[in-house]
Amino acid sequence: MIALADCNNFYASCERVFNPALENKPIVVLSNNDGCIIARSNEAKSLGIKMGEPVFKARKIIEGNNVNVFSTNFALYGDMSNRVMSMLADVAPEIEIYSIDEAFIDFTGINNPSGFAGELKNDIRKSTGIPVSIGIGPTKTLAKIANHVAKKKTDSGIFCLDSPVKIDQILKEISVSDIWGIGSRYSSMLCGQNIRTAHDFIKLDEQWVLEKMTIVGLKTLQELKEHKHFALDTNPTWKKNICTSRSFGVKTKKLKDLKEAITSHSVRCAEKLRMQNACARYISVLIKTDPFNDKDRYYYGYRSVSFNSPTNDTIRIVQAANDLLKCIYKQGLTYKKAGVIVGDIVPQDRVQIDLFENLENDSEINSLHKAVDRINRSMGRDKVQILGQGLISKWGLKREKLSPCYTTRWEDILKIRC
DNA sequence: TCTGGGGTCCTAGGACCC
DNA sequence: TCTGGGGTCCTAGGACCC
Repeated sequence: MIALADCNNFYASCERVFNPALENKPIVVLSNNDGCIIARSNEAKSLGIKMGEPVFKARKIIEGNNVNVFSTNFALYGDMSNRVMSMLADVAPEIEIYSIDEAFIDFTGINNPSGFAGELKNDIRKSTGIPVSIGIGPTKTLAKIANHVAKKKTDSGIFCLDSPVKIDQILKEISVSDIWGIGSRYSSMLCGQNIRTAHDFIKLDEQWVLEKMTIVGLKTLQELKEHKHFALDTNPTWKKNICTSRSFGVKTKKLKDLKEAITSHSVRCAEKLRMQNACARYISVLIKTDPFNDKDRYYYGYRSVSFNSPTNDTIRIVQAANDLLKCIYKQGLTYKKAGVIVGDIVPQDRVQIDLFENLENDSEINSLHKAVDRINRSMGRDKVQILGQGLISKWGLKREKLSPCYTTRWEDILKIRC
């Protein structure tokens, strides 16, 4: 069985831990520039304040009910998250930290999952002050649904989908839009076909689902039928893209303001790359006008470029970003948002190997693959990469794109210590 | 000049998640 | 007047290679 532990109203709960006078009082937490509501306590939810709602629309409710309003404090939330996650990691053999406030936990071999989860929940509440709900099911997707039920329909905050009868019954009560992996587009498409509950969804023809919703939709359907597709990812690899973007507090027409924003976002991206000891192979820059302002024609400028060689160098990244900005900036428009994305990230010290130079027969190639797998598993990341034929055939042209640790001698990788 | 299958890389766009 | 930020995965088409 797999459990999903999810902190209740996480940001709001964090604020409450450090200010007990807020107990039973409505709380909301706001996004950057205090624009949107991104977290609500139960009391705020029952006042009718919606998730993601802009503050000005909820102004009346907030003022009329003395709702406590906070700007985000990510240093605090990150710290509280670490405390909760380390308690989970202490009691379980394997956990996957899925987001700042959620973790999947391997419950294999636990005799009384509900009882165990109940104790865990109480311990976390006692030690950290954070309330959590725990849902348990045979797959990740069902654990997500169990968690949803635990939050909405139980007082204990624990729910376990431990029999086919129970699963069948619950799926009839869950609407398609509450299934993990089915968002607004797919759920309105499904409702158009009169598919309204999770139970309706699993009755669908699998080929039809594959065609309409890609392989991801099909996997979701099968997970609801207890076929495991999504394994616990206990050893998450590095980020594949890193993005830094912000809306402007005050909108701007000036290239100078955009330059400043893009420069500081690029500096931040380079820092994040160095923090994970990695380099990026391409960079993108985006700027946007205000989509809600119909006086301006909506404009979304986006342009990418590949680096000659992977880099995490601040100066190169800032320069590339500013060059891209020049290509997409249009005079006369009023901009609301700017961002920088660095992507196709490779480890700084990755060893890349071309095996076609030296290895001829299949058994040698097989044993090389096995050795590489072993090294990567023990490092917990892709330390060694065997390159595809496409890159190699042009290696003379693309030499700069390869890692500094590129080799054609497969014996080299055997020197790497695990 | 026309022909073919199988493969990788690159990019953009669309869906989803918290 | 005022509408977040940071990610993942999949698909599809074109360029290019053998």
